[in-house]
Amino acid sequence: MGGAEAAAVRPVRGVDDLPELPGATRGAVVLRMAPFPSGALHIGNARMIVLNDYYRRKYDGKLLLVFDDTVGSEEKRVDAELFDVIRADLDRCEVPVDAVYYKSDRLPMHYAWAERVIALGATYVCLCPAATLQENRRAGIACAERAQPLGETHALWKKMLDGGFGPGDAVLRLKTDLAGPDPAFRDRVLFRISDLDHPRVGHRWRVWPLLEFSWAVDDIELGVTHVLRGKDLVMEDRMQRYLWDLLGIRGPPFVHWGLLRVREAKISKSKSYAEVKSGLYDGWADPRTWSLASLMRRGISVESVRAFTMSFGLSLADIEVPAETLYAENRVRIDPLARRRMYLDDPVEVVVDGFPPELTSVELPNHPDRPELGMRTVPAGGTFYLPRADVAAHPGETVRLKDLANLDLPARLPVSGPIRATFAGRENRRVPRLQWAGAAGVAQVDVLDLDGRHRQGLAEASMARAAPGDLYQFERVGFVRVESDWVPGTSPVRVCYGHP
RNA sequence: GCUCCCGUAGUCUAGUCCGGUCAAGGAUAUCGGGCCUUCGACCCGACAACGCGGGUUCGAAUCCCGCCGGGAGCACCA
Repeated sequence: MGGAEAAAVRPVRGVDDLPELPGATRGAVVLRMAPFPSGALHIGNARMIVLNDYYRRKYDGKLLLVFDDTVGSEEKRVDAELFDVIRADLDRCEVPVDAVYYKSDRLPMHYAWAERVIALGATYVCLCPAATLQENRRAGIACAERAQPLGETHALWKKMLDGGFGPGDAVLRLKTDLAGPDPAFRDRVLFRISDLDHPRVGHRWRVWPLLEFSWAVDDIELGVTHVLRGKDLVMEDRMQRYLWDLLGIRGPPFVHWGLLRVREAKISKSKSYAEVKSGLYDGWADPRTWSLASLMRRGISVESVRAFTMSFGLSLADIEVPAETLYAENRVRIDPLARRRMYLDDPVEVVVDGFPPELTSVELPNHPDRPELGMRTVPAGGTFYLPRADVAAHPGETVRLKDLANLDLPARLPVSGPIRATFAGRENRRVPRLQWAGAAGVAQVDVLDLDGRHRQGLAEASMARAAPGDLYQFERVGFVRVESDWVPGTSPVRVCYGHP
């Protein structure tokens, strides 16, 4: 290496070097992740996980998992089953958490803080119907209750807590500037009433805080030093700061990232939820969910997802990236590990006239570049299965069974029965190369595809000796991973398609 | 409509805070070539970008103003 010249090369920031967090000190950083338990973690959540984990490690800090399980809404329900699913997802991603909290346990704390804010005269209990409230907010009009005396606010708040109001009848609102330029920020609702059954705490609470108020409380109470969240939550930052200013508290700084979408992954949490629950999807690891679990199932490693995510840094731009970018990231990691196998999607039987009888099998390397991965025996013989499309594409031509022998294909394919071809030597010729499986030894394979469908195909015999979790490259098809729950020795061998 | 954010090649991204070393770096895609009995991997090469218009300056991707384009928010969801 030319050392002197190397120094002149502009330093390129690697994926292991993201900007420092403001005011961060090693050993004194506390971060938190706050998933809403309504679905498994998916590729869209990767940034939250990877970035929080990255900074936690960078500063040797703590990472808290705080389930944002306030009661939600009719459209957005909490599902208790997802608490464990999400924790398993984090384990799978090798992201340990230092503590786990549930918002739904922390209501007394939220109420106590509410009293503090009420006492400041900064709030009022609004009795407007939701629609009226929104119209007034848009128009910048104060409703009658805004001027209510402090004593009345206290009384009405107590009435909310004591069950004197039905859902939707009263909310606690924060007084901001009604003439403020941003309509979204005007007199936000802090607490509302809901009778929805909560899977953890049932009907124990009926007055629930909204996200921004609960976090204004919890980020302080939990000692969070930096809030890392998507930029869809910037208005919530402002709310938290507003509340903290009101109470004379200096809260943690906020750091954001833009929305990340994978082009091929049209993620709909509600659709996934419905399909998983109905059984139409094969659980939360169904490839159609694009969940992190489903990516692992496909043989896409945690490291690949991490590198993929890190490459976007803390960019605030909303981006849409083709899945190919993730695949490319994974390919370089998976390629050295994946043993090569021949696989045929739509096999057709071909009998070869003049095939050398002594050529009953051939020894092939498991990996073209890594001899240390050993060899496998592929049964040959005079009868083969070949890809139908390839045979049809080369009528009357000479083709080569890869690594084995050349064949002359017939000009016309028979309507039924086996196709007859003629042996044409073993020398390596520059002719189309086909995958093949000797009829004397094949393994049935079931491939789970990205669209959730199963394809049945044939592979060379050695596939029968696969083990769960093994990675293979089906040559010219793509990388696959043997399903974790496949029982060795049973047929078909079940694999999940990964990517090209 | 209002508020905030963003705008570097097909797609991402570095650089923008502290203007010159950026006639703009990397990744991915695409196209060539090499290697190899894969359409995979690897190696070599090519293509290709600072949204537009003003201003400040000796000098602007970087600072200022205007415009245009894109996204998000304007929920008693998170």
